[in-house]
Amino acid sequence: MKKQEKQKDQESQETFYTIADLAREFDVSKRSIRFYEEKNLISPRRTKGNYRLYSKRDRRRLRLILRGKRFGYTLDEIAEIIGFNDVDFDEKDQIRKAIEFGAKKIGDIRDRINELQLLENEMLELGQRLRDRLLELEKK
Amino acid sequence: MKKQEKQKDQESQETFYTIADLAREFDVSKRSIRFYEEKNLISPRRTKGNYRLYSKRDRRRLRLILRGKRFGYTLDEIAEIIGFNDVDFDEKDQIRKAIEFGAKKIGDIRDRINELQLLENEMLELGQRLRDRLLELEKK
DNA sequence: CCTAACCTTTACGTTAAGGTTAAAGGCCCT
DNA sequence: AGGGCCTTTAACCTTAACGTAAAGGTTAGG
Repeated sequence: MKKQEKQKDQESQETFYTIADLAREFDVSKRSIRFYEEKNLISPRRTKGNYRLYSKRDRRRLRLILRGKRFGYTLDEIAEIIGFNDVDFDEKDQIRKAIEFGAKKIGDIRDRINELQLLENEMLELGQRLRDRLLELEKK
Repeated sequence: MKKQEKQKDQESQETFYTIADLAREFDVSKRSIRFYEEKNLISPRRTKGNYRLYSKRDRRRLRLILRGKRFGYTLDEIAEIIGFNDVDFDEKDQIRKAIEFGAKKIGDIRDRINELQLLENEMLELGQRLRDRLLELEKK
């Protein structure tokens, strides 16, 4: 068999990944992925030999973690967001709290987007000033 | 005299802030502000008694630092961005580099905005599913 | 002038998020 | 069955970004 990047489980037809697969795909260290597991952000199943085996769902979750990181969320905050994702679909109260939490987070995200746009404008203006100045210097 | 939040310098008519003013306004610790100074991200002048005195420019800079932080930039990266701001206006080569750097950063910012919008959509969808589910549970 | 409430520096402590290394064992190829 | 490369856990190390405490100087109000 070829050096597999994905692995099909015969019975279930599910696709699985090794830790190295994901590390490569998302350009993150294996240590980091294991660390996220220590923090209960992700919980892959194991093979007979105790190797970690990641499902598509696990993979999506890892992507979410890394995305969160890029916005400066701490792992604890990311854990909260994941909790929002994992709410029990039969618990009305949990669902209500999750909705509330989600609304708050969305507000948060919008604030960040706004701020980023402000920053973008600032940098665009500065860039313009620099270009003007450069032209002037070169004219002489 | 009242407990001043701002202070006008008689001669220059400039507005100054104490470290506590800024800490309060931006909801950050005084220690953090001093730490940014250690890292040369900000350089307030001093009073006779060696107290830090922040100008409007210093204040804007602090705001920029904190904004950067919220996007997950490290202080080192923020220092780079600030360098872009502080370029010598008479050095053509520096200006060119600053323009290039700025363009790169702007691309960076746009990527982040896109990703944030993706995340927002994901959360909106999930929120919708949760609301639907809640209605269903309550109908019964 | 006193005092409370600021501020200063110095130094050491802490926390988050991993990196690194070691020892032991699993997996695949021939 | 052996060799080479993978994986596992455990333990300790590192760095960034502060927190906290000590020891003392400064300033505004009474």
